[in-house]
Amino acid sequence: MIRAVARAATTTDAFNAVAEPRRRQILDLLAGGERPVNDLARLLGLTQPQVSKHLRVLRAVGAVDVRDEGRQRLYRLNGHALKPIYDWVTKYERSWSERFERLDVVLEELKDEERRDGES
Amino acid sequence: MIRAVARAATTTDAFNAVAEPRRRQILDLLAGGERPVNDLARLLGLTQPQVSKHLRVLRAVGAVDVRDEGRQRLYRLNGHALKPIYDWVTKYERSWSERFERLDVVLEELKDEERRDGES
DNA sequence: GAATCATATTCCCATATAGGCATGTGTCAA
DNA sequence: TTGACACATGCCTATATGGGAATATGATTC
Repeated sequence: MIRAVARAATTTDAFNAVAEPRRRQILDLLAGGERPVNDLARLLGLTQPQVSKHLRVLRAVGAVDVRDEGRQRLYRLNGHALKPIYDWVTKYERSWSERFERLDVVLEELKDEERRDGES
Repeated sequence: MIRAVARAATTTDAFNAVAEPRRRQILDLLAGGERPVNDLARLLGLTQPQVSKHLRVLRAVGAVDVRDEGRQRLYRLNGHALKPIYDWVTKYERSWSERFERLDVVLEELKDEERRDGES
């Protein structure tokens, strides 16, 4: 029985998983190809358990896949898990895109004209 | 003096702020124009304090601006705060974009050819 | 000034971390 | 079999929630 839902678990979805900067860094590294855990730990200056825990979260939301290679476990990026984030944030692209900003200027001018027409 | 850093505060950056679904919904509503708090509460089926708290977080990361209008406080979207998310996630677009997927197929074929050449 | 409306803040609680550290598990080599 | 190596997991602690409820603040109207 769930009693209280403080903050959603990091494993709830991609949004919560990548809120942690270290996990974004891990994904950025894996974008260059699959890597074993110790590689990631060394490159990021983290302890091995830290990396393993972060990878567990990333696995839970499907952002990485694993493959056994001898004693090593090679982690590989699975970018599909990030698509919901892309889809959501893309709606706001007009807020900073120059292309859209110019359109906004035009719309503002039209609005001003309407306002003047209404006053007359 | 900071003793332990469990999970980063929701007000740390946009990534942490929008990890909460309710806050994304609020931004989605504000994308349609500025709105008072009670409006948002009614549309989302939340209590007024809940909405005020979420808005406080969104304000902290610069995702919304406020304007006083009599007794009401009109909140307005500021999409610029979401640009870091867009910039980060866009790097992974090739993971699901058909356009890039076709490119991947070509690259795979080239890799296979190299492999066969190496064996001969 | 009093009552009312709109919003913000505070208090309390249960929860899920992230870090540090120790330890368990599985694989390879001698 | 025994080490040694690579990785995963468990335990402990302090922290920052998010929800609910009550209350404080601020502006408007009577």
